[in-house]
Amino acid sequence: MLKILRTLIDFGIPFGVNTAMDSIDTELAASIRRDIILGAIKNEDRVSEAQLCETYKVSRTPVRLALRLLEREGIVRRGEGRGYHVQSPTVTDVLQAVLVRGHLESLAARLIAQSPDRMAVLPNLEMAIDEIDRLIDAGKMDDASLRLLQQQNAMFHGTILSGCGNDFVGFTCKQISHLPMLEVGAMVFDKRVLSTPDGTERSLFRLKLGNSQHKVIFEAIEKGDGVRAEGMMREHSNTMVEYIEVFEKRDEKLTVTDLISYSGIDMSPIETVRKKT
Amino acid sequence: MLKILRTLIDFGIPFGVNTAMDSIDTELAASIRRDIILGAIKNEDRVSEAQLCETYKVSRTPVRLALRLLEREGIVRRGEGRGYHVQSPTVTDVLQAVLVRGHLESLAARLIAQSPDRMAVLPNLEMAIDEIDRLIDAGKMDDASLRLLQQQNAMFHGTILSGCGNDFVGFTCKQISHLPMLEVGAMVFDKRVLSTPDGTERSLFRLKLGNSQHKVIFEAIEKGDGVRAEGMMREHSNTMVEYIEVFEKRDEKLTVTDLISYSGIDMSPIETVRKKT
DNA sequence: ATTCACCTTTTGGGATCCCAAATAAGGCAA
DNA sequence: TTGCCTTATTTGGGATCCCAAAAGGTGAAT
Repeated sequence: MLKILRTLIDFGIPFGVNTAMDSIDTELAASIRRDIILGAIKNEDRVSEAQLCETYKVSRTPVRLALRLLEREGIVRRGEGRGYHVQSPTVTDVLQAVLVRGHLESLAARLIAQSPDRMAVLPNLEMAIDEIDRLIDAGKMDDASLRLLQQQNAMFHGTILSGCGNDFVGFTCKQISHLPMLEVGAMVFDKRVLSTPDGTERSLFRLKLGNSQHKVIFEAIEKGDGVRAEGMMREHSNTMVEYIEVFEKRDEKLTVTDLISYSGIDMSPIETVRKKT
Repeated sequence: MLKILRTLIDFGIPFGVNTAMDSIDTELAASIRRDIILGAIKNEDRVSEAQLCETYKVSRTPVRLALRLLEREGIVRRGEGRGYHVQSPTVTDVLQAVLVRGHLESLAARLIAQSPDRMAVLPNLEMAIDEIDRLIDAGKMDDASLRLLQQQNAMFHGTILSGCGNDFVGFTCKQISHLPMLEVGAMVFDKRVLSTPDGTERSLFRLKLGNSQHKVIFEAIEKGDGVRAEGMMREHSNTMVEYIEVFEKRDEKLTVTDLISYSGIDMSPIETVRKKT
């Protein structure tokens, strides 16, 4: 079981752009999820199958499948009697999920450091680290650079998760990544900060710090030091939690939508749900 | 999101006996899962919707829903082209999952020890510890006692998971508990060992050791010592991994079915799938 | 004999229909 | 006017139907 999942885990692929041509229900679920997260469908709203059929122009079968999926993800609740209720994710949820993901990643780091065939993943890790260094040195923080950074970061973290020898770690991580900033290796940046030269400088410093942690993790894995790898990864993961908490402190009204926009991921125009003929 | 999950997490309820009267598809999924785990449907078998309709006497709608669920659980794979393939869980899978679950529980232990309102859970924990002590003192290891032990153990572990303040930890644990021995707080005993007086003695010792670990965890939580709580819980969780590994070493041909029978859970006669009228 | 093309069969996905349960609405009695 | 019971309507779950794509099989041509 789950052996295939290792290859299935599509690290580095931006959210929403899964051109994997799933069946309608999966795309539909993505659309509904997006509308819930972005607030088009408000919290505690009652959604009915028929209603969703109408708005998304599909039959009830895929709607049911999509609802079941979303129910498992926890963003839709099947009440006592009839009807589904929307449970919009909160910033607290994101923080909790990030914490759990980080904890799982630290496990993966320990496992891979203790693994006899850990040498196989080192080249990938080194490549990601070097690439990130290169991007930092370039000093640009435009969208394209950010995307590349996200990609290399995802590569680093994904390599550890998929190479740690315990497929359940990656599998479990995948289970809680239905929000963009919960994707493995996702990073969060405040766009407003990035718009100033000083902010760019500070963000670059953050990245430098992060990559130096990557290097420590790399070393620990290379030397087989599981404890150090785990500890460093824990610290590394905690960075994102703290960064979001800083946001929260500064802006009481911080929403999940804000966090998504900070994560630099474009959730807008999927619109892949095909019309009913 | 997920706030309700805290109450939903039905710790202590034996596997398979979820009289929760879910809709057919859920029961159907349980039946198929059982048949896969117990080997009635063999590994790598190709299963088709129509075929399942026939054998379980239901329509294709619930079959599809069930298959989607099982696919998410990883025990059924949707191949490249048509058809679903069965991916029977292996003993290695179980070991990996137990490891992940233990890691998550250790996180929960740390969090609850650091939580300001940790005092609220202490009575529950103490009650479970005392009850387990009482059962050990009774010295019986029959099915009824075992069931009570499992129940109290599940209570202990479930309380920590649901009270740690991070709902995602329990949620994530729940995601990987589709096997009986992966249920929170599940324990594994070799029935053959239990049949001898000496074996019973050894099993009781194991329980004593486990409960003394519970006590340490309790203390650590009480004193707010997150590090100790986490470490002890990690050690505690590791016990089960090691026990299974001992099985594996002794019996090369150890199957998941063996482990299930060791977990003392009756998976046989659900048969709740209603006939098509 | 092998290979490729075409045809048949199987099968999964979507749409529609039906039913039972649940909720809402309306009316009757106190 | 208020509370309860009955009725109407909504709605989710299951069954069935339809379709397109994929797998398999057969035959002809090389």
